[in-house]
This record gives sequence, C-alpha cells and structure tokens, in this order.
Amino acid sequence: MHILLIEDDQSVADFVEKGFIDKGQAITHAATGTDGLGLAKDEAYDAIIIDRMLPELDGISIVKALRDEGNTIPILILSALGEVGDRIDGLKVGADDYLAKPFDFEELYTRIEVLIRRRGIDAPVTRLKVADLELDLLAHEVQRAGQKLSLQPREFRLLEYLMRNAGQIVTRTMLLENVWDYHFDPQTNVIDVHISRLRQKIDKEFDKPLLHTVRGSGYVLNTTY
Amino acid sequence: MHILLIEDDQSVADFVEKGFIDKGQAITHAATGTDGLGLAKDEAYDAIIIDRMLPELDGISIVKALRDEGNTIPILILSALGEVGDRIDGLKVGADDYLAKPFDFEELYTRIEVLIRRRGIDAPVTRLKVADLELDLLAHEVQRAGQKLSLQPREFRLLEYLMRNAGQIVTRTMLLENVWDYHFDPQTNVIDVHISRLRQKIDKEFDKPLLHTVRGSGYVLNTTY
DNA sequence: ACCAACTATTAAACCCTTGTTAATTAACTA
DNA sequence: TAGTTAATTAACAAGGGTTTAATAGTTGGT
Repeated sequence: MHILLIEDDQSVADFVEKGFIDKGQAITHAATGTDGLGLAKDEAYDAIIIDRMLPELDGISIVKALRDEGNTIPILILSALGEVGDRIDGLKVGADDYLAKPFDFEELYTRIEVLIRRRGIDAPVTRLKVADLELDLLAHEVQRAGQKLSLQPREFRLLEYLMRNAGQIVTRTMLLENVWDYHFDPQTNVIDVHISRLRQKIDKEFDKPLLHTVRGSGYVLNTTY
Repeated sequence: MHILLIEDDQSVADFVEKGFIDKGQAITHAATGTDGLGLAKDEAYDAIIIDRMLPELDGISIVKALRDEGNTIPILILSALGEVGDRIDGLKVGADDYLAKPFDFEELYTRIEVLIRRRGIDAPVTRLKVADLELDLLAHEVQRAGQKLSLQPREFRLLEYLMRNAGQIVTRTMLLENVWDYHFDPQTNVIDVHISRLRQKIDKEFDKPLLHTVRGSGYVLNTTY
C-alpha cells in the first residue's frame, strides 16, 4: 500500500514515516497543506493521513476539498485537539477516522489497514484491468490504451473469463464450461474462431499482444508469458 | 438506520439506547453475546456496536464468527481496556472501529454515521430491486421470487431502465431515447411489443403484476400504482 | 527436412434476436 | 352504447451474431 502523510511537524512526520517503512509500506510526506492537496489530487494513494492543524491550508479544508470533487479515498485525521466537538467535525466533513496525539504507531497502522480493508470489502469488482486493457462490467465496455473497442456478447464473455484468470493458463475445457456453458465437447473449433476474432479486436492494432497461445494446453492473457 | 447494540452493562446500554432514540434512529439491544450473535445473523442491521467484555461469548468472538461466515456489516467495538494491544486486536479480527470507555455519545454516533456512510460510498449499485424482482448488473441476471428468468439483451435494458425509474411514469419517448437510442419516432409499436414480451417473463407466472400501463402516458414499474 | 498434430483464418450456413405488420382486444369518450 | 383510440399479442421477415466446416499456417519431434 501507498500512504500520503500531510504533516507539518517534522518529528511526528519522521515517526510515522519510519513506522510505515519498517512495515515495508510506501509513504509519501507533504509538509504543507497545499503540497498535500496537490499530491492527493494527482497521485493514486490507498489512504491519506492528515494533521488537523496546518499552516495556510488546514486539515479539515483539505478533506472538504477532496470530498467536494468526488474523491472517496480513505482519510484519517491526526490531531492534538482533545475536545469532542473538534474530533467530530473532521469526521463530519468526510474523514473516516480520527486519532488523537500522542498516539501509538501500531494503532495508527492498524486503523489505516482497517480503512483500506473496508474499502476492498465493500467495493465489488466492476472493472477488470490487465496491462492497458480494461473491461467495465457495469457499462459493458472494453478499452485498450484508452480507446473503445466494441465486442460481441460472446467475445465479451470470453474476454471477461480470460481477464479474471489473467496470468494463468485457461484450457479449452474451462472455456467451454464457463463461457459456452457446454458440458461436452462440441467437436468443432468454436473456441479457435472466437479467439481469433477477439485477437483482431484487442491485439491486432496494438504493439504488444496480450492473448497468447500455450500450445497443447490453452491460452493465457498476460503481458509477458 | 437500525443499530444492534450488544452490551451486558445495563447502564451503558441505557445511555446508548437513549442517545440513538433521541436522534430518531432505531436501536435493538441484546444483553448477552449469544443473543446478539443470533440477532446479527437473522436480522438486517446497518451497523453493530459490541462491548468487548461480555460473559460467555465475548465481543472479539462475535466479530470473528460474523466475519467467518462472510458478513461484512460495519462493527464498532466498545471497551474499557486501555492497552494498545487490546484495542488493536478487535480491529485485527475484522471490526471497523474501536472506542474506549468512557466515551462521549456524540463521538460514538458520529463514528457509526461514518461507518455507514463509507459503506454507501464504496458500494456502487450493482443490483436493482423492486418488490421481489431483482436485477444483477454484474452477473446480468434477473430473478423474480428467487427464480431465474432469462431475458434477451433488449429486454434486459428495458427492464433495467424501468427499475432505475421504479415508481415513476416512464414515457415512450424516454424509452426510445434511453433503451433504443432512437432520437426520432420509428412510427411502429416496437415498445409495445417489447413491453408485452417482458410482461410474459416477469409478470405472467406471478400473482402480482409489477409492470403497469398508464394509459396515454407510458408505463410504471411498481407494486401498487 | 519432413511429418504429424495442433492452431489460425476465412467464408458460408445456421439460428436467434429484433423489428415490423396486422389482427384482436381493451379502454376511454360522447 | 357506439365510435374511436390505444394497447396487446401472434405471426412473419430481416439482419446479425454464432457456429460449422474447409483451408492454410505453425510448431515440435524424429
């Protein structure tokens, strides 16, 4: 995971940074609210830890700014303020958790883990991604390198199955069972035909082919096999 | 929202119950872990507040039991234990938040609000439901009263649109625009034909019809119009 | 290098979905 | 109640997606 820490107090920042690094996690530190907000907007972090009291742009304003533009990233507010009212308004404007200073690093770390875990649990997979190939299960849309591709229903199901098993060899029997709902061998080359058509759409016009043949076994979808 | 409180200390329970009632929220109180776990499994709550120390079945075990069977309901642990290690292991086994006694009610309430809010943000709509009719956008599956129905692609889009606008009158023009992507009048009765076909599948074999005609205006999907 | 087995491509046949038409039935209005 | 309009449904036709089948191309082993 990759965390963004927005904290002006260098000693606190060092303490938190060291902790995450020791855990083998990536962390980026921004010393001012303005810098932090910029990073939060541009980069893709898994969660943000924000100090409530910051010069120029304070923590609450950063949370508000991010939520206003539809950003749903998990946010934990860090603060020295002890009053209940103060604790609460960070949460009210859209933060997900609050921790009072001084805090124990293990608790901070666990709370961050919980926030990220919860996000993963609640958000079902609606979009599959393999390299620059993306499949949106809700919109029923496929894109490669940003450009839309129009697939037929069966091609879509085939690609979905291949993407769900990306990196693993998918046998003909697996395809027959899961994409065609056949529980017998049709004795024809239906699969070959559809693989061929799929290739023309997802690989033909692009540099690196993603759909590879594993002779004697089946197919794999992967960047490099 | 409807909260489940599992707490053996009657004075704490009264305090929390009164707070939620004052906020106009529903709350159910279980005095033992066993009762609480039973309720959590049977009823559909929006969140659970569990005391960590309980006779017979303790809080941690309840969390573990629920998570083990795949229940993802938001859980907040309440406890008198002050040690960091103790605080953390509630979170580790699957709780979403922890609050130490004594606590301020406003903080408890806000934290519960946050847990419920986060769940709503992260979970995109992947399943539409109108009465006993359910449509799964991801699996592309339709069920009524638990039994699968197989719809054609256009029928599926039609039903999806009707369900997204359930309770509201949907005009022919709206259907033409949104289900057929026609921006003109085809001068035929395409819609009528598809409505008819859809009715045969979703209403014919069932007691109460859900798809109603609003003469001169369009159609409505609803239990009682 | 050759052969056998496997895979890829193409074109045509087939079948299913969709849209049209038209006849029937129901609902509203005078 | 008759006349008119709107809605329902069955049958047909067209178009397109899917499968088949035939042909060409690869790969790996001897």
